[in-house]
Amino acid sequence: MTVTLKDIAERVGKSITTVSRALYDYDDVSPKTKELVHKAALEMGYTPNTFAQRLQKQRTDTLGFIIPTFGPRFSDPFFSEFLAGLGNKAAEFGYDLLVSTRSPGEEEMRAYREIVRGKRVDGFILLRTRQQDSRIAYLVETGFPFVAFGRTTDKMTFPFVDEDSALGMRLVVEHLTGFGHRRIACLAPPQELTFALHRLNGFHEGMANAGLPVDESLIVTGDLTQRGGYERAKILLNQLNRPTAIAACNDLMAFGAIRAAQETGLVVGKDIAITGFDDILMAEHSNPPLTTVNQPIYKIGAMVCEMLIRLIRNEPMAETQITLKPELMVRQSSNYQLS
Amino acid sequence: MTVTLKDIAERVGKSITTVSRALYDYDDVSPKTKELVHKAALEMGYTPNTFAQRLQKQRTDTLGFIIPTFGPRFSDPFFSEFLAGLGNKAAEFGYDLLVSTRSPGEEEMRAYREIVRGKRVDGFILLRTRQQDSRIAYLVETGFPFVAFGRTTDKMTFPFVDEDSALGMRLVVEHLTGFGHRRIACLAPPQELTFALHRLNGFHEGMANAGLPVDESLIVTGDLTQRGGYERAKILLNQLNRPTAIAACNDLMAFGAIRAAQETGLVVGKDIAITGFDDILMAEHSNPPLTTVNQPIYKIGAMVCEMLIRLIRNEPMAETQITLKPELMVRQSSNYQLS
DNA sequence: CTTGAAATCCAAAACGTTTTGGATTATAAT
DNA sequence: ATTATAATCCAAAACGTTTTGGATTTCAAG
Repeated sequence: MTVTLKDIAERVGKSITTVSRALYDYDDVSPKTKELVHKAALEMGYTPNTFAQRLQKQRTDTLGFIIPTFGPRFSDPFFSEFLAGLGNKAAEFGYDLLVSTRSPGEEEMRAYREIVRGKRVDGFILLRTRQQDSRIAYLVETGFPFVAFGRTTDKMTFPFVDEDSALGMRLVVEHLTGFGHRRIACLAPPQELTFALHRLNGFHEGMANAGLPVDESLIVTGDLTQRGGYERAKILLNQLNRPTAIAACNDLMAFGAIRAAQETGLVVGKDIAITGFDDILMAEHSNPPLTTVNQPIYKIGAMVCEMLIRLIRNEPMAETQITLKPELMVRQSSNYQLS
Repeated sequence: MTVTLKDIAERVGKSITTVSRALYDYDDVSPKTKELVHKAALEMGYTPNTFAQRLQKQRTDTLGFIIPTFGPRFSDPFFSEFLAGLGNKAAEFGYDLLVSTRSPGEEEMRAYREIVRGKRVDGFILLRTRQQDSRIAYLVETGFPFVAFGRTTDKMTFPFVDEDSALGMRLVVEHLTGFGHRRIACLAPPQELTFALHRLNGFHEGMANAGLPVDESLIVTGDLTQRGGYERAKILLNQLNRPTAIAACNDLMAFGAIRAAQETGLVVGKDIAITGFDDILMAEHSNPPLTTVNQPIYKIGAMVCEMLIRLIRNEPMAETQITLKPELMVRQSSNYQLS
């Protein structure tokens, strides 16, 4: 049976109040009593009932994280790296993580509303922000604490961390055009995602900077999965006038594209250049190793988490809107001069 | 401000009791009242306070999942696939998931004890079981509900799902020896893990079945990471009498080994055979695609979760100790005749 | 009418904490 | 010996829910 404050109180012959205050080292209980209580608590193996505490304290010490997925599986290593950063930082501060997955739409919104209204968490972490993001609209409106990884395109103001995706794609295109590529395809993310816009803009800017035209037929939208990348790349590669390079907007699609190219009999990093975006752990170990834009996903998870906790605790924050400068990781999948 | 039962009660002019019972469709409240209450609840946006419910009901509707990691990051896709299966099944049954990471040892045990004693969860999911597993010993002793993915080697009895790892490795070795390999190296998992034993046993059995001797110097222990596999493989490949095949005991180490081989100038799937174990999503898309032993990780996560929920709810279970038959996935990393 | 049963309602207790607002006791100052 | 002060303690309320064990009302049957 579980040990409660009452049990301890009976054992040491003091009131529940005193026991509670002794455990938290209030200075209106005598040193003797404190010691007595602490010893009893230890011996009896007391651990406070979290739910009673939360009910009374009116906070949950829990952070909410709803992963937006299509289909049931979130197999994207991007999510798990982010989750790891989040989880470890949360644990460090003594917060729990309430994790679930929901595909974008009404069902997702209902989850948010229920969690907010039932006071299930102290704040939310948001991911994969949309250009018009109803989650954000709702949370801003209700004044509920949250921090996002990513921005929106409307004029909503809220705390976020984001990477300068446009710059990232410009770097990619610069790198490719520098090696002589002119026909560069782009595997774009679903349009509603904010970073789709930024990365596509970056792509266009890069091409413009190099004085190159953009062939719109080489811009195709994928679903950010490996399979999606594979399928889109197949189509691109079966064209008569195929591109000499494919810039995928995330690593997973790039992996799919690599496989598609290899199946077509092309040597990636020699016959065709393929690049990614994210620099997930796998990118360095793929074959060939993938040229990509680094996002410190794990670290961003931790950052976002710490920002949220500060926000919840009303602690001062240096910056509430952080944009990181990306770094291009040149690896073998693209590191050759186009002949 | 949050809406409580009291608010609804005042609005409709009934008692809190009645409102509560109306919402849960008890038959001692009149249809008229029920409708009134439901309408009010909807209009006012009522969502029950979970913590109050849990305190009162004395259950948490939460499942605990502590991921055993060395170092802070759990980057193994194995974990995230499992977590996905777990999470989705849990959500389906209306359970929350309390996820955290802890490296094996005293700190991990403390986490278990605190969670058990504080009644934070209704049950646990365990992963990466050890031959002598103190987590399991503790939970069995306290009679706390849990289900494990994996077994122990002592005589403890508890519900689990596991795959016949020995069979899996036998299949691998059979496959390799069938193609003429005689010098086969093995990248083994850390010894304390139960599946290390099973997989190594399987390896030895497979070799014995083929009438081949085992060169103990070809059996090296890795830490299940890509980097670990890479480093161990490097050592193996730098030997003068290098192995013609490497059977890694998980996919991540196999990926590391593939890279090591490629850096050494070997073509994997032609100059050397490399196999893995787990069949994570990436295995199919690596270059070359990886021959490996399939474990339906996502499905196992879901199975384990459902078993735990049944256990918690005292519902009957067909089987409480399930061992799955593995399937060998032959792909290009090993699919050639040794000349 | 009266009675008994059925239908509808509700006050109070309980879950385990923390906090409020004193009450009591010991100690020091007069 | 009295008073003021400090040190220690604690009863009760509160957090929001569910459940227990009646209480009240309604209505048909006698």
